[in-house]
Amino acid sequence: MSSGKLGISGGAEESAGTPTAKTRVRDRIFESACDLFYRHGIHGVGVDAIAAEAGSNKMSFYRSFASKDALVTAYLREQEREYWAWWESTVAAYPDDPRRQVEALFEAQLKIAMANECRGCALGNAAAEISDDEDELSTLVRAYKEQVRKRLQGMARAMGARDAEGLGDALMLLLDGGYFTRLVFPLGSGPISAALPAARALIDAHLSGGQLKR
Amino acid sequence: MSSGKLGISGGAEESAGTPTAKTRVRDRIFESACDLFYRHGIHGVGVDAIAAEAGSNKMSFYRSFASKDALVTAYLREQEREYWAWWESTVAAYPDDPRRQVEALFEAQLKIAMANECRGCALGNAAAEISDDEDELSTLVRAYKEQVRKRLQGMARAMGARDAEGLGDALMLLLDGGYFTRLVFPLGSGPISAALPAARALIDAHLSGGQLKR
DNA sequence: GTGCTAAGTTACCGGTCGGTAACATTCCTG
DNA sequence: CAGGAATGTTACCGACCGGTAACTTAGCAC
Repeated sequence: MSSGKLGISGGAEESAGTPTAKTRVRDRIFESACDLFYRHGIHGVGVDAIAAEAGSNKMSFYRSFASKDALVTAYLREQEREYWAWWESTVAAYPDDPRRQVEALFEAQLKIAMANECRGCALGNAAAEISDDEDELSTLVRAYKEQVRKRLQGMARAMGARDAEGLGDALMLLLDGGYFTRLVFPLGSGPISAALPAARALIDAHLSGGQLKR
Repeated sequence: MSSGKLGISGGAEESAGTPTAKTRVRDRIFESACDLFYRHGIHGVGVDAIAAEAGSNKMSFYRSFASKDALVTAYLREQEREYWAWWESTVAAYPDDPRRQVEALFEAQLKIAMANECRGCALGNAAAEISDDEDELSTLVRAYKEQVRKRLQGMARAMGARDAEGLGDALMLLLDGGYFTRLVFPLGSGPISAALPAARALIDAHLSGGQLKR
């Protein structure tokens, strides 16, 4: 597994001196896998289909991945990585302005949801199709969602909200509600476009002088 | 739960002349199927496992259902039926008070989410694991979600909200966000408990005299 | 009892699943 | 050029999938 040669060794090897004309098989397979998993669900795609989509075959697949399970784990990790990269880059536009950061997140989410291929949150969808006894996967997804929650609550706290935990949770519900509904409503027709104004209203309610309802 | 035979019974059709002491095999199988589908996902359960769980076998299964697909469709329809029954009974407690109705829905959702076996919204989870090309299923789920949306918007309109469509959509995001997150956060630990206060705050914002942010 | 029907049992079908062995090919490197 | 690693190809394995045939058993109706 894992080829062992990437990393330190020669320095500047990899694509530098040796461009390795066509992308490495492992990468092609992994890319196809991510695409197919996202579109058809994890249980709905077999390794044969993945290898074929990558223009390769099953044997080459098993030279790069120990098992389908290992691939699925790598897929989820990659999705998480990309998600946080997106999050960071979105939030980076407004340093020290947590409120604008949150708004930017919802704006960015809506923009992504406007793409045809969007099928909501990859990690969340995975959670919907794996049973609780698949420990490794569900642990991974849970850690990710807990991180989302923590960050949202942290931003709510940073903007000085009363009941920051509650506001963070509410924002998370809006966010995940957007992902969830996007699965079903085509393109821009769903309720996801209500997320940003709702988030604004909730933030207002938690910042204004008035007493919060209980 | 469900038990199948509560309710009408007086209709006399169905079991009319032949009470058939023990529950019909079909019902036992169907019940097992609903349970397993909900817990492990549709793609994660085979007909053999379903029949076995019902204390029966595959052959008896195929005497009652034309195919697994037919069973899945029946499962989704049943989930939808039960959902609306739950919705109606929840809402019926506060006729002509749409605001209380909405609040009651969120209260009831939270109560259900407190059950250990809760795995969120069956229809929504199904949407997460079926690919878009499975027409019949996704059409069914879409119709259901559109109905939820329409009702929520209708209630928002009935309570005299400015931008009733927007409020209805926001409420739907909170609702579905609750279902989605419940998949991942065990028991009462998730953000779903923020749904009701958030719904209240949003309703307030849409009813009060102030101008809505855009 | 005779029937009829619902249900259980066993065996089987073709297909696909995840996974492996053995061998052939390509291609980069020295 | 030689050698070796990366990749492609074919065939295969046991297990399970959805689905069917044929036969047996049990229970109710008359």
